[in-house]
Parts: sequence; structure tokens; C-alpha cells
Amino acid sequence: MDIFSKLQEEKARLSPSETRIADILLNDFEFAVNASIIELADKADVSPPTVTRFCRRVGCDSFSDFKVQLARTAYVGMRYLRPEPKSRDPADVAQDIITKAQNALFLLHRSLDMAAIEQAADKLSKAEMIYAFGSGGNSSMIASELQNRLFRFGLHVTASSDHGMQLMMAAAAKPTHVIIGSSFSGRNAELVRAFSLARETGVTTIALTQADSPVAQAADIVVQIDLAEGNNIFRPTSTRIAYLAAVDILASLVAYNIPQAAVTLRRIKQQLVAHRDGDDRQLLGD
Amino acid sequence: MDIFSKLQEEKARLSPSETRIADILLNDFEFAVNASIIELADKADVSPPTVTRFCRRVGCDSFSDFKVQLARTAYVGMRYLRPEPKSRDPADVAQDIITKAQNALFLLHRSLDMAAIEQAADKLSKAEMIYAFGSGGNSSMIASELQNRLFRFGLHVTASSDHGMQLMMAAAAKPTHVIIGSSFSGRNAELVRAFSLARETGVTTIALTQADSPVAQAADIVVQIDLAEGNNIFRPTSTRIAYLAAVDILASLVAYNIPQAAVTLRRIKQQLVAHRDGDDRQLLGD
DNA sequence: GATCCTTGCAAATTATTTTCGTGATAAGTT
DNA sequence: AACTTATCACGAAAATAATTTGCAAGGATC
Repeated sequence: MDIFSKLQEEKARLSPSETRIADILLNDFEFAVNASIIELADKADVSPPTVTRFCRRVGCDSFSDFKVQLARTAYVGMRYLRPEPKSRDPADVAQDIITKAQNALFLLHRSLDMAAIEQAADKLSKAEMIYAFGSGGNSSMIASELQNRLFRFGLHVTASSDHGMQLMMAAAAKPTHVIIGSSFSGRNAELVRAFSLARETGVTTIALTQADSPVAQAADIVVQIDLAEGNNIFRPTSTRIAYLAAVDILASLVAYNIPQAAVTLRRIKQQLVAHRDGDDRQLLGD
Repeated sequence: MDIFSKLQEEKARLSPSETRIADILLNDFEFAVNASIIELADKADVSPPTVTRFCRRVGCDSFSDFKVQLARTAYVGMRYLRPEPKSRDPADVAQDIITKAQNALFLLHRSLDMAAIEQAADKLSKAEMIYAFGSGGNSSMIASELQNRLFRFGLHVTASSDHGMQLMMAAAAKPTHVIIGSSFSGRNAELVRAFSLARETGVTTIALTQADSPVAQAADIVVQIDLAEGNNIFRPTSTRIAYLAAVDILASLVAYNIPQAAVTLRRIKQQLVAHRDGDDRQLLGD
């Protein structure tokens, strides 16, 4: 368990002196990781022993262990404690965006249900036909990314971001087919309808979405992507990055399931090396 | 600058004792961040002073500073020193992909030229018309992402992934217009032609690409995105994630330059909060 | 008024850094 | 080739700094 969650948990039980220490951690983190116990104690107007006791309280062995843990979780844990540092200084903006993106990946990794992903990869690699659904700028990008990745392995796949089309495809799909749909919010009602329709005829449905959302409940297999609220709503880029990484993982696992894919990919790679001087289109390869 | 790049840089000049210390860092990192200077010295078969000297050598003020820096960059920096774990075990595959994506963000952040980005943001926010160019699956996605982000701020922007169209637009552009083009490889010859054409008539050109590449040389302003080779060629997803983050940064800076944008964005946010139950399309907002 | 908790002081302990000297290697000199 | 001389890496020990522990005083609570 990381320091920051421990801190939030203990917050109420902290003594006045300890609260002052905690405040410094949250407000002037840079100072805190670089300070010695004496400097930190001075700044918090407490004695060094109090700082030591504080460290023990939040689950560390010693002050130096505390500093290491602090520095370690800082990278990921820091920003989602305080809402928005949001200075307009370009360096801060860049730092903030990069950190949020890394956090999103971190959270994705932590919440990934590997069993579900493996199951999804398994179904996809055996599917006679795959429909990738997603609407809105974000999810439709994910749908075309799925198409982009999967067709390379020799799979039959088509992507659609059109609700009407999705419904028709879902109605026409056979039990040997697979529908994979993405919804960041989990509340895409049309996708839910498409899933329900497909399941009536025994088509396998896979959702890339938030756990326990309507879309998740409508699907057979749920690759859940649960990010903290803050990341989610107002900063779509970091959420999208997490989805892209999830698709990357899924596609890689599918590739391992398909012997032919390895051969194809190797050929693409060789071609890439041979023609390094071409333009971007070649980078499509993987 | 982080410890691990410093380490690689200094590697050749390291003495035998120092090399032993470096080895421990790389092989038993967990031990290294938790050890005291004495424990670390013992394990490396050197004396504590040698460890202190080693710390100074890699750019730290003291041993404790060293430990903090270590713990701090560990999360992202670790893996790109060792080549490939690459087992087929799903958990490893996932870990590998996530780490590579995080590294790409880390490297992006390190190599970002903030002055160039600010300059680019400045030009974009003042442009009468913006053309976003990019071809191939990756760069065309970046182009449409640019359109997607910039039109929200009230800017006039169009994206194109069609070479012929790009040339015509470049020929028709006026000095008050801006062309922004993306090329992962930096070798998109058509984009170079479009840039050259545009510059003849004094149109500002901005490139999102590798430094010192043909595309970079053809542009007025270069937002350089330099990732290590390994990431680049065979794993397009992580490169793309870096580009997406770069666009995110650029767009955020543009937003700060445009007073009107803040108002628009606030309205979008309020609407999002009010209609939380809608579908994905609303997440397009930022 | 007894008890418990918080806190700081001072001493003890431990960790880290500095200083200094040795030995090894390389470069220059006779 | 042999002999300085310079340079450097390295560790021992001393000096310094940081951290922890034991203990007692001051408050709050019951």
C-alpha cells in the first residue's frame, strides 16, 4: 500500500503536529523528498522525533524508508491527490499532462483483469468474423485501431462507428462471430442494444469499458478499464491512452494465439528494416 | 536529468569498483533503494566513500539525494536499460506494453523542446486558418486529433491525409495561415514538398516529427519527438501515445492563449457534469 | 486527581562524509 | 631500460551529521 492512501486513511486520527507534517507533504512535496529530517521538522515546527513517529505511523520502517516510499509513489500517486496544480506555466502544463497519462497507464495496469483479456483474445483469435464498434471521437478511434491491428493477423474484421450500421451488423452476425465494442463512459445505449441483439443469437460480445456500467452488463466478456474519475471526464487524452494500451495488449495476445500471425509480422518487420527510408505508412506495421 | 541516462552516459568511464555498484543498481534495484550506504558498499565489495563518490559522479548531491532520485525515476526508467523480458505469459506481455508506453511518455517529456512548443502554440492561436496534415494510419490519426482539439477553441482548422489535397491546400494557403504536419519517421517526402511549397509564400509550417529528419528540416518550427529506436519502429502504439500526449500539451497551451477558449471549455465541462448519463460522444469534450 | 496521549530534550546510536595516505598505473625523463 | 613524477582509485579512520531512543514534562480527558 502506498503512502498517500495510507495518509488519507489516517488523516482523521493524526495529532496536530502530525497534521502539520502531512500538510507539508501535500503542499510542498518537492521540499519534502529532498529535506533531511531536521529540515522537515523545522518547517513543520516539530521535533525530529515527531517526524520519525509520523513515518512509523504511515507504515514506514524509518525516515529514510519513508523518503524512498515517498519518492517512489510520487511519480504516480502525487497528482491524483490534489486536484489541479494547473499553473499556466508551459513546463507545468507539460509535466501535468505527461504525469496524468502515466497515471492512467498505471491505473489501467492495476485494474486489468488478465483472465478476461485472455478470454477475449481467445475468442477473437478463433472468430470467423469480427465487428469492432465504437462511437464518438474516442471510441470510434479505438474501433478502427482494433480493425487496424487485427486484420494484420489474417482475421476478418470490420469497424463501424455508425449506430444504424452496428445494429444491422449485430442482427446479421452468426454464433461464430464476435462483436467487440468500446465505450469510455459505459453508457452508450446504442451499443447496449447492439450487444443485446447479438446475444439473442449467441454471438460472443466483448466490451472495453468501465466495470459495472450498462455496456459492461450487456456483454459476455468485459475488459474493464477503470480509471479514477478525475482522469476520466475532463481529460480524455489520458483515458484514450489507457484504451490504446489495452488494445495493444489485447492485440498482442491475439497474435500469440495465431501461428500464422508471427510469420506475417516477421515479414512486415523485415520489410520495414529493408525500406527504412520510406514514409510513415510503413510504420503502420508492427 | 535522470540517473539512468546519466549512468548510461558515464558507463564507459566508470572504474571497476564503480561498475560493480552500477551492476547492483541494475540487477537488484529493490535492494539498492532500500539499502544504507554501508549495506550497498558491502554488497559491491567497496568502501562507503566509493559509494559516495559514485553518487556524485552520476550527478547527485549526496547518497540520500541519490536514493531519492533512484526511487523517483525507477518506476519508469528501470526497464529500458534491460532489453526484453518478452515471455509469452500474458501478465508479462501486459507489463511490457504498459512499461514501454510509460517509457515513451518519459522519453517524450525529457526530449521536449518547450520553447518550440510555445512558439508553435503561439502561431496556432493566432492563425486565421490551420491545416493539419498527416498520412498513414498513425500520422493521419494525429492530424485528425489536432483538428478535433483545435476547432473547439474557435479556430479554423481542417485536417487532410491525402497528399494531393495537401499540396493543393499548401499552394492555396496565405501567410496568415499555419500548416502543421506530423510524420513519425520524418521521411514523408510528400509532406516535405507541401512544407516547401507553403514556405515559398510565407506560410508558417510546424512539424511534429523526429529532429534533424527531412520533414524537420523543411519546417519553420519543429516540435521534436525523439524516442529511442527500439520503441519506434516495431511498437507503433507507444510512439503514438507519445505523439498524442504531445498534441495534448500543444492544444492545452493553445487554449491558454485564447481567452475565448476558457469560456467554451468551461461550458463544455458544465454540460458534461449535468449530462453524465449520456453516451461517449460527450466525452469528446475536454 | 489519575491516566493517557503528545511532544521535546538530550543522549545514544547509527549513517554519511571528509580527510588523508597508500598503492597502482601511466607518462615523462635520464 | 630504469627511474622519477603525476595521476588516479580506493579504503581506513576520523569527523561530522543525521536519526532514533529513552525519558520526562505538559495538556487534555475522564
